Amino acid sequence: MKLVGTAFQIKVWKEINKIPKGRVKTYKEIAHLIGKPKSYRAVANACGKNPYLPLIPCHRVIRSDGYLGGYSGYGGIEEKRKLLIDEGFLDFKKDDPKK
DNA sequence: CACATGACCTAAC
DNA sequence: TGTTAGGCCATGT
Repeated sequence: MKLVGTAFQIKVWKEINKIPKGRVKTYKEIAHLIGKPKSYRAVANACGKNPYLPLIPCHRVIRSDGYLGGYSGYGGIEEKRKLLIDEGFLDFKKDDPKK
Protein backbone atom coordinates (compact mmCIF):
# COMPACT_ATOMS: atom_id res chain seq x y z
CA MET A 1 0.00 0.00 0.00
CA LYS A 2 1.13 3.51 -0.61
CA LEU A 3 0.62 6.10 2.06
CA VAL A 4 0.53 9.65 0.82
CA GLY A 5 1.05 12.54 3.20
CA THR A 6 3.68 14.24 5.33
CA ALA A 7 6.52 12.23 6.85
CA PHE A 8 5.09 12.88 10.27
CA GLN A 9 1.70 11.46 9.36
CA ILE A 10 3.30 8.43 7.72
CA LYS A 11 5.13 7.59 10.94
CA VAL A 12 2.00 8.05 13.00
CA TRP A 13 -0.16 5.93 10.70
CA LYS A 14 2.47 3.19 10.59
CA GLU A 15 2.65 3.07 14.36
CA ILE A 16 -1.11 2.91 14.59
CA ASN A 17 -1.14 0.15 12.03
CA LYS A 18 1.17 -1.84 14.30
CA ILE A 19 -1.42 -1.89 17.04
CA PRO A 20 -2.73 -5.46 17.40
CA LYS A 21 -6.42 -6.24 17.62
CA GLY A 22 -7.97 -5.91 21.04
CA ARG A 23 -5.25 -3.51 22.10
CA VAL A 24 -5.28 0.27 22.24
CA LYS A 25 -2.69 3.01 22.56
CA THR A 26 -2.79 6.59 23.70
CA TYR A 27 -1.88 9.56 21.52
CA LYS A 28 0.99 10.26 23.83
CA GLU A 29 2.33 6.73 23.41
CA ILE A 30 2.25 7.08 19.66
CA ALA A 31 4.06 10.39 19.87
CA HIS A 32 6.66 8.80 22.08
CA LEU A 33 7.08 5.89 19.66
CA ILE A 34 7.80 8.18 16.72
CA GLY A 35 10.43 9.96 18.79
CA LYS A 36 8.44 13.13 19.49
CA PRO A 37 6.80 12.79 22.91
CA LYS A 38 5.72 16.41 22.71
CA SER A 39 3.89 15.99 19.44
CA TYR A 40 0.85 14.20 20.83
CA ARG A 41 -1.21 17.14 19.58
CA ALA A 42 0.02 16.68 16.02
CA VAL A 43 -0.51 12.92 16.36
CA ALA A 44 -4.17 13.44 17.12
CA ASN A 45 -4.31 15.84 14.19
CA ALA A 46 -2.76 13.26 11.88
CA CYS A 47 -5.40 10.76 12.93
CA GLY A 48 -8.14 13.22 12.16
CA LYS A 49 -6.63 13.94 8.77
CA ASN A 50 -6.10 10.25 8.16
CA PRO A 51 -7.63 9.44 4.72
CA TYR A 52 -7.01 5.70 5.21
CA LEU A 53 -9.65 5.34 7.87
CA PRO A 54 -10.75 1.77 6.96
CA LEU A 55 -7.13 0.80 6.41
CA ILE A 56 -5.66 2.14 9.63
CA PRO A 57 -7.20 1.26 13.02
CA CYS A 58 -7.19 4.85 14.24
CA HIS A 59 -10.16 3.87 16.41
CA ARG A 60 -7.67 2.02 18.64
CA VAL A 61 -6.09 5.30 19.63
CA ILE A 62 -7.56 6.91 22.72
CA ARG A 63 -6.66 9.64 25.17
CA SER A 64 -4.36 9.12 28.13
CA ASP A 65 -7.26 9.88 30.44
CA GLY A 66 -9.07 6.80 29.23
CA TYR A 67 -11.68 8.68 27.22
CA LEU A 68 -12.10 7.83 23.57
CA GLY A 69 -11.57 11.36 22.32
CA GLY A 70 -13.25 11.41 18.93
CA TYR A 71 -13.57 9.78 15.55
CA SER A 72 -13.64 11.15 12.00
CA GLY A 73 -15.49 8.12 10.68
CA TYR A 74 -19.09 7.90 9.59
CA GLY A 75 -20.72 7.20 12.95
CA GLY A 76 -18.34 9.54 14.72
CA ILE A 77 -17.39 8.84 18.31
CA GLU A 78 -20.23 6.38 18.71
CA GLU A 79 -18.91 4.21 15.91
CA LYS A 80 -15.46 4.25 17.50
CA ARG A 81 -16.92 3.15 20.81
CA LYS A 82 -18.82 0.42 19.04
CA LEU A 83 -15.67 -0.83 17.32
CA LEU A 84 -13.75 -0.95 20.61
CA ILE A 85 -16.56 -2.82 22.28
CA ASP A 86 -16.66 -5.24 19.37
CA GLU A 87 -12.94 -5.88 19.83
CA GLY A 88 -13.51 -6.61 23.47
CA PHE A 89 -11.68 -3.64 24.86
CA LEU A 90 -14.73 -1.91 26.24
CA ASP A 91 -17.39 -3.83 28.11
CA PHE A 92 -19.43 -0.78 29.03
CA LYS A 93 -21.17 1.54 26.65
CA LYS A 94 -20.04 4.67 28.39
CA ASP A 95 -16.73 6.45 28.08
CA ASP A 96 -16.15 6.30 31.80
CA PRO A 97 -12.70 4.74 32.52
CA LYS A 98 -13.26 4.49 36.27
CA LYS A 99 -16.26 2.39 35.70
C1' DC B 1 5.30 34.49 6.87
C1' DA B 2 1.66 35.10 10.66
C1' DC B 3 -2.71 33.44 12.38
C1' DA B 4 -6.02 29.94 13.45
C1' DT B 5 -7.45 24.98 14.26
C1' DG B 6 -7.69 20.36 16.69
C1' DA B 7 -9.65 13.07 17.96
C1' DC B 8 -4.28 16.49 23.55
C1' DC B 9 -1.72 16.83 28.25
C1' DT B 10 -0.45 18.81 32.72
C1' DA B 11 -0.78 21.74 36.37
C1' DA B 12 -3.74 24.80 39.20
C1' DC B 13 -8.06 26.24 41.47
C1' DT C 1 -13.09 15.03 42.22
C1' DG C 2 -14.54 18.28 38.45
C1' DT C 3 -13.44 22.32 35.90
C1' DT C 4 -10.32 26.04 33.91
C1' DA C 5 -6.26 27.95 31.91
C1' DG C 6 -1.90 27.56 29.58
C1' DG C 7 1.30 25.12 26.69
C1' DC C 8 2.86 22.34 22.49
C1' DC C 9 3.20 20.47 17.79
C1' DA C 10 2.09 19.80 12.80
C1' DT C 11 -1.13 21.59 9.12
C1' DG C 12 -3.93 24.56 6.47
C1' DT C 13 -5.40 29.27 5.05
